[in-house]
Amino acid sequence: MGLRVFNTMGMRKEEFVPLREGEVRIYACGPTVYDFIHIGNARAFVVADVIRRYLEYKGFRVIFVSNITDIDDKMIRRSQEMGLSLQQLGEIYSDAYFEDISALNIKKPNISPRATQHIPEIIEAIRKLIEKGYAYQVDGDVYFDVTKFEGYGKLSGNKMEALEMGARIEVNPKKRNPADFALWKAQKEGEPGWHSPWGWGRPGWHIECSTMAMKYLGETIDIHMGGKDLIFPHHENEIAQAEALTGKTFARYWLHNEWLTVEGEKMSKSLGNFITVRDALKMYSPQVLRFFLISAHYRSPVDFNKENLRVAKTNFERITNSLERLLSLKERAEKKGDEDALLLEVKEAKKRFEEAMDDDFNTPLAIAAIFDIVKAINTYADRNSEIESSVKNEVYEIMKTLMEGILGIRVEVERKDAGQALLVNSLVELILEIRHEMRRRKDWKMADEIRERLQALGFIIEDTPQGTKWRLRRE
RNA sequence: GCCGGGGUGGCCGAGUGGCUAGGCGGCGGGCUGCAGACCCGCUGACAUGGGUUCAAAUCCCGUCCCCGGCUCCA
Repeated sequence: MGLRVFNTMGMRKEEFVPLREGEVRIYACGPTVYDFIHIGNARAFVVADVIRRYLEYKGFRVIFVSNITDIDDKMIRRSQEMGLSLQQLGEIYSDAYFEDISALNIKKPNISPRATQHIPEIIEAIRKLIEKGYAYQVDGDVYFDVTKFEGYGKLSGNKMEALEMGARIEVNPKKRNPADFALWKAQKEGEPGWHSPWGWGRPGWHIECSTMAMKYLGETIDIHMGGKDLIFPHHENEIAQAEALTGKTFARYWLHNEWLTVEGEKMSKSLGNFITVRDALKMYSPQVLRFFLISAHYRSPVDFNKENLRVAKTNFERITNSLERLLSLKERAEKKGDEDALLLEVKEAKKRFEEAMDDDFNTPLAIAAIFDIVKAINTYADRNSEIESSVKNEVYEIMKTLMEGILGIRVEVERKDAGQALLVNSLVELILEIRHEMRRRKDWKMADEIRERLQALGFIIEDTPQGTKWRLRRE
């Protein structure tokens, strides 16, 4: 079963073939650690995480590198505002970044290189670019000459002439061409800097990614990804730098995710609709947030609003409800009911899930396959109160693999008999026994009041033909 | 100005030529003392005007509208 991905380079779906068989090397552009990450960042990271998990599921050995940008204009400005050193600022927010992605169940990158820890490599790369004639030095700045790199603009589709006519307000007079970009910036008053052959200064925006990607993943990597805003100029420039240096294809597949909007608008601090992952997690569980983020295809926009999150929550609950029903079925040694039909439907749905993911990671379609499993479980549970043990386990394991292993959405059903919950269990069971007696005597008023009061306390009470069931409401 | 993406039922959201996803909601039915959960059925769509075709949401042309990139941004 072949995997197909949409490659921004060429703008079409292609069969995915890694450079080395059985191994995939991924570089995903990470955060600039000058503030908490927001839900737009979260989308990009979740998308990358799902892709990584799916490739691992398919049996590839994945090496996943995601950088941390800890030196740039924003970092400098923020550190001055907060009265912190660049290093302090970077530590605070990179710690926060790791906490946030962990809260969202995003797997940690294998390597998280920081720009400031690769200054010697960056300087060396720039030195070579000058030596090869792709870059030039002016007053302590170093610029990349885009006219020297054939194919500049091939990723974004921008034409050189168009770029030069762009609505740039001020063209830096030091540049030979308006589209040239900085590899090294000379130190300004009060700014941090490193010693270099061109004097004190700091790296430009794009060189860190090319340098670190090649250091850890080799001259040609398999997948390079990020938000679509990075296509130009960031990734275009990365290509120019890396390929000028090596003469080899920098990345074989370029994957870019669409925007996340808030109430239909782009997120920005000035609009006041800037939502950090931390704030979002105060309102919604990580599971619901993740479910929401992948409920649209990664190349389609997705809107963060109450209704969409409400639906994500409802949908997620529908899935966990069915798993709870499955687990509450009594086990038996033999197949006596619809076990074969259930297993067949589940396996077919699993196949549809994989086909959907194989087609450029079509998560909405994959989720539809999950709902097919949900329906199969519910239908089975409507007709049977017991299930053969191995079928039960297999169905549960499949759901767990698809939901948790691949989509990264935890569905672990809380164990009612765990630890101190034991006492709560006994008490609830006792109350329900008393209520059962009231229902037997048709004292509906009292029985309903007990149910309402328990619900107010966060218990969900359901009367079924098999008796009364209860569980804790999950948030 | 240049380049790109898109307009699908009340809402979200798949689908790139025939087999008309899925979810949420609404309506009806079942199960229920009621509620909930769940099952079954119904509802309902391809922005618009042409064209190609035996057949178009899907291809071609025109029109209208929305969004993005060309500047920091996931």
